[in-house]
Amino acid sequence: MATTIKDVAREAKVSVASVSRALNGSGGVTAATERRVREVAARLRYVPHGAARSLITRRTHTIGALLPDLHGEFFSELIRGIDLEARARGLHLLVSSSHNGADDAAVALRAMQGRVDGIVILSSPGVDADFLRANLPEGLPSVLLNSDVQGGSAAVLNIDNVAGTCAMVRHLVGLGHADIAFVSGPKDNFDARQREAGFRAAMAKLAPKAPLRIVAGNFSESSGYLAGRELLAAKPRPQAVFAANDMMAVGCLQAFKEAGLAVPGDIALAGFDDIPIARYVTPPLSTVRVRIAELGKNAMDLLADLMDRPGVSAASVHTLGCDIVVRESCGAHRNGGATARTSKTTKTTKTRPTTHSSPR
Amino acid sequence: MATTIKDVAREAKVSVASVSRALNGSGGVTAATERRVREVAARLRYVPHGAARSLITRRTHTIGALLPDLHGEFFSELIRGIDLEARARGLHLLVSSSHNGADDAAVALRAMQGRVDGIVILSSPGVDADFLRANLPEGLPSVLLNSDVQGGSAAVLNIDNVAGTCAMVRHLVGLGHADIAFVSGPKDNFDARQREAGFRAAMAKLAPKAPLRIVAGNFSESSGYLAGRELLAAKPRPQAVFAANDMMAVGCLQAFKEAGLAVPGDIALAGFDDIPIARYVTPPLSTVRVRIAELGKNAMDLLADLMDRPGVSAASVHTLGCDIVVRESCGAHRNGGATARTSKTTKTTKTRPTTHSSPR
DNA sequence: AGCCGCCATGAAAACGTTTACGTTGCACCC
DNA sequence: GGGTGCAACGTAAACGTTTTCATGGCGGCT
Repeated sequence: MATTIKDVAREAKVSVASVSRALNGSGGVTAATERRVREVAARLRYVPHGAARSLITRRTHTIGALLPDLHGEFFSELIRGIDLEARARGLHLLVSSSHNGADDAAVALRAMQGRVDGIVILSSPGVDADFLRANLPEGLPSVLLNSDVQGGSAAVLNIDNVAGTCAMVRHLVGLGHADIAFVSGPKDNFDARQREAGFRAAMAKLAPKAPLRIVAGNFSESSGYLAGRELLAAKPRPQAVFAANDMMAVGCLQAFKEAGLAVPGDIALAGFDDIPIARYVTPPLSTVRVRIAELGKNAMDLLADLMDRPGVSAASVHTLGCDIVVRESCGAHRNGGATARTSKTTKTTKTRPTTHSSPR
Repeated sequence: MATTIKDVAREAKVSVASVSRALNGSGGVTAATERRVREVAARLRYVPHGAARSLITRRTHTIGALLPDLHGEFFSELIRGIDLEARARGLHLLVSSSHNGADDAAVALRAMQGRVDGIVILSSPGVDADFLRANLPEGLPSVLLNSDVQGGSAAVLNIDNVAGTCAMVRHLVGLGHADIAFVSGPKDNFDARQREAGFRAAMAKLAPKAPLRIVAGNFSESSGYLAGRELLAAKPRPQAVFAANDMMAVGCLQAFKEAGLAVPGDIALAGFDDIPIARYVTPPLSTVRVRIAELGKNAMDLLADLMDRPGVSAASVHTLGCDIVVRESCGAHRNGGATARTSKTTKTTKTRPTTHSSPR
């Protein structure tokens, strides 16, 4: 039986109202009694019952995070970014990861009803505009991550996949690799679609004469390996391969090594994400870095804004820019002698963070 | 203004009590009214207010996870394991990561008071027996992860660092590398201490004549690099280096490569954790795998047990066994031709999961 | 036919807070 | 000296549920 506000009131010889006022610093209580109440509360180890408080306050001081069942760096970094910022604002974080499929997400969403003041949703296959219209409670402030739903009442925050892809293509073309093959990701993934679109656009602009080569992958290492083999068999071998994520690039690398090709000597290679593995493969992988923790922080900031002014349907679209980090796999370090041993010397180029906000 | 149980009651022409009974399936309501209530509830999109419910029920259906500010694989896998199992039991997960230092953890712990039915605490420097005695609420079911506090009212779940270390030492000795140097982790880390202790014990038993070489590290890659350099300068070079975690092993590898040494030809190498990077460095790193998601699942199971029977101070200590996974860096694959290209062929050996439970 | 007991239902209490409102005491001013 | 205003404090309502208890109806048994 935990100690309640009544116990404190009795012990401090005041009413419960005064205890509440003293502890919440809402004023209307003399300094002496406030001190007495605080002391008694500390002695009794009183901590207010969260449920009771949020029942009357209509505030839970908790935000929810709805994530698909993904493991690895992205997940942890995102949570970390959100949690760090949430904690700075005195908010708690209720996570619901590890659901796959729309039905699963729907029950998770319903269950969060009334337990959170706002919600961050990382979109996944099945979680689209229709899903949200059907399942997202009306007044609940929400931020959509990596989503292409436009209208709605939620703010949307996306990685600038297009700019990132474009920057990498520009870099590769600048190195003389105009004939770039792209390994795409799963069609039902938002980032994958954007990256492919970005690649098409970049090639059209920067290397219009090069053939457009796109081979299908699904973000897995093995699909990258297969794609690598397929590309090796292509008649004129591409000068460079740009994979839509790092794991597929690693798969490609394996295929190239098996075929006895030197990277980047015979063929250049680049990925997307900058997962930790990228810097440890040989040669270290050039890639596009997305600052995931920052993505989480920004999402939390956006959500806090929405929570501050209720009722205002501040639907907006924001974008987080990404850097390209140049290691050895793309051939930029080829000149100047030894290829190895300089894995620490990377050059990063930032795409301008197009935080283009379009409230409607 | 969300719809409440009263709205449903009015619309279905029954009392709120009947609505509650119908929706909770507590019986005592005719099939016809139950159907009518359910239908109205669905139409009105009624979802019970969590705070109100847990105010009366004394159940939040939420468990808390208190974690230090660690990023990367361990964090995400642990959360994933916990969440997966929690979700299977209809529980929510309130995480509070990103605190460093005991004070920070204390406020996080207080804040969880009354918001959770149980709590999983991953111990970190500062979070020790005294801390828990002072800050852990009396009746709250709790599971301590990687902790050496013994008494208390909490269940303790540990990785079997000793068995894992021992298994790796046995493997190395079996390959003929009796002269093993150990790179230790930070002194204030529980796993690090256990692994070092395990190494000492294993060497005393399996290679009593070999010199005991231990060089200090702090789990970081750079500290591993430094340790590697130090070991290279040692008069008789050790036959093998066993790092207390994979990141340090990677640092060692870098040092060895720089010095022109072949791994495992000139010196064998092993790590601990089996982080994803381990399989992608060259040569792939032999290591001790800890199944982190399973650790999280087991913690959740333990916690659920504690929550089921309240009052029973079922303090106990459990251990999760770990596998050793043999790749190329330790030299087991040296025979049989090419060193490369077989990075997929690994052999894993399981230490018996010593789930030794000692209720007191 | 009358009574007993069960079952569906409703009324109301309870959970632990916050807060609107009322009450008191006191200083101040006319 | 009495009215006025303000500050401190207490009382009670309210939040949305669950659950206990009472009540009525009805079927079955004697």
